[in-house]
Amino acid sequence: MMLDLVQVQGFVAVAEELHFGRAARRLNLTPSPLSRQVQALEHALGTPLLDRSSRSVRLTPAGQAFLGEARRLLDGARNAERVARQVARGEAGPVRLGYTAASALGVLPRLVAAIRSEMPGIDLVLEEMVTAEQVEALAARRLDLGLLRPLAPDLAPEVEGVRIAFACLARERLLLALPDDHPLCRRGHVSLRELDGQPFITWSPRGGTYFLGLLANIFRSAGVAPRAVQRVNQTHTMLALVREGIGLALVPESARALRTEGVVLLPLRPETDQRAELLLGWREGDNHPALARLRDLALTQQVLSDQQT
Amino acid sequence: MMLDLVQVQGFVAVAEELHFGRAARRLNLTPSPLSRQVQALEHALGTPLLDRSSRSVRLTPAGQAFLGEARRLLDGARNAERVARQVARGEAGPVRLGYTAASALGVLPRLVAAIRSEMPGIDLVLEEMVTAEQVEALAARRLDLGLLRPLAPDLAPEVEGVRIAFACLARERLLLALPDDHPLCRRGHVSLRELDGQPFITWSPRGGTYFLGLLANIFRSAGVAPRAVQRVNQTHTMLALVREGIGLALVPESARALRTEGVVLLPLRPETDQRAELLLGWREGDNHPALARLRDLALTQQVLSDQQT
DNA sequence: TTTCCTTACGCCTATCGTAAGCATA
DNA sequence: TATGCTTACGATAGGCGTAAGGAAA
Repeated sequence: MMLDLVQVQGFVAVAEELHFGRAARRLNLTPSPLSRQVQALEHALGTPLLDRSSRSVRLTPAGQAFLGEARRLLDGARNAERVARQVARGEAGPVRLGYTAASALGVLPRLVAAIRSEMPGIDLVLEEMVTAEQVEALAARRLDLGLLRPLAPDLAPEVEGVRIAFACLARERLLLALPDDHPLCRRGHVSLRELDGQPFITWSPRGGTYFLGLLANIFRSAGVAPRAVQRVNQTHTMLALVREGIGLALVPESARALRTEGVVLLPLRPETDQRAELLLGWREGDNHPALARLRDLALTQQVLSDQQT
Repeated sequence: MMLDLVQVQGFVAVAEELHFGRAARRLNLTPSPLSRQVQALEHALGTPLLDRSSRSVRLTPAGQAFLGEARRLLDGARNAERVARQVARGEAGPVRLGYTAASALGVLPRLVAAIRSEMPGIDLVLEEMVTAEQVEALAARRLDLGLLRPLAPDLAPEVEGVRIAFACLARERLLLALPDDHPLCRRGHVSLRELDGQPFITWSPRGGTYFLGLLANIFRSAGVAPRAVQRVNQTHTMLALVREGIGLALVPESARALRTEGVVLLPLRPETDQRAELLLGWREGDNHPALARLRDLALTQQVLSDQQT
């Protein structure tokens, strides 16, 4: 019913040596069981593979054709074994990584580059999702890792009994984005007080829940209340609207990577301790073989990231 | 040491059903040995493939990766089996066919076309050789079939204990080739008598032994003795020299296929019973699976060939 | 007579099914 | 408590090595 690879291996050895004795020695066997192996294989295939007289062994046409298939088969078996071992050791295999649109500006490209160079066997599958989607996808095992923002503190990091663990990868200041011809632009920094009543572009609830909270904290602690004039989903849209003079915005420092012409990013005065955190998330207790190494790699990346910002 | 395909098959069944009971039923087994098969496989690979609690079965990353390899492996095994059977039945496989340069004009193309349409699984390997080389190559198993000329009668069709068998595929008249401005060209035929003393292009010993004998027979029985002015190897060279007026030549009727401008091919008068025979040759007792069918096909071709000449 | 593929025989290991064990929802 | 994966156990089948058989040079 199913080919026996031991028999196939025996046949290949005999076909290569054209001599049962030598082939048997190569396989640490006596000629007797080897002969029976080949016979059993021939019986299973319903056709002779070897033409043997007591003085010579030759391949039949069927044997010649089968030899090629057999070698491929044995190579395939060895390869399958290797693949399983490598994936188990975390040296290879697919890893599904979720990321938020904003993380694509700073951390993601560096992380991907580091993985490609340090763990070349890993086959990264990237999927852009907002934080909530990532948490759900992690729990449902549709993702192995996520680059995401902190959940609201009242949301338990647990979905259907699966706990999600987090580690902080980067803490970014928020910068004020304003058109380069804006009056506040003269000095190199802007006081929070001056933002009161200013038109502001903020985040839409979809995707920007975390930033909405962050902005609210900053404004509340400074006692100012800008006017929200527009809600958007993505940082680059936000900067584009700023450039058009629609309003001001607070964006994470990694937005510098967008290098938007006509928009200036200034630090706030006084400094606030509010930081936009970017987290790495994974299933707690996940036995994904590459996970530990990937996490170490990501944390190394975090240091680099801090040095560069 | 070597993967066991039965275990692999067991794993694939469980991986597809995610349930030992159903998978076992599919394999006509009880869950017990199936569980042991998967365990043995995991032990051989040195890593778990399945994550089983008593209520659910899931693939580990290594199992996920191995599943793909395993499916390929099982497909490969089934394919290897199929290939061996097909070659054994003569439905597929490589066949090495030798042919003489002259046979490429008439029989070979028709034979190749017939094989391609009637036995599409056959992978024809063509090799141009003169008759003696073909006989040697057949004996040495470097060829399976040969399109060749008769050996000299004193040469036994046996090389190193291997007898070569022959069957006649085509018997061709020899035609006189002469330039279209030659005086003998006026009538539609030429008497053998008129060839006495004429300049003649004949065959070089390499390659043309058979034709040399045939020409000698024809001229001797007619009591004429043309002058050999040039010896060549190939029919088309012969016709080219005829066109240049170097001399006359006797060529097999299939040379009409060359349609050489400026050269006329005329029958001899009186008709001689000398024919250029084209033979099919093979090892006597050869068990090549496709041989019998190929021989039948070639003999069918012979009939066609006679009708067309 | 030698070589070497094959068959016969006894031993041992492996795999099956039945039945009991045990964890989880 | 029911489901379902796993382990225990006895029977059988299959594979190994040793030794004898048999065909070809």
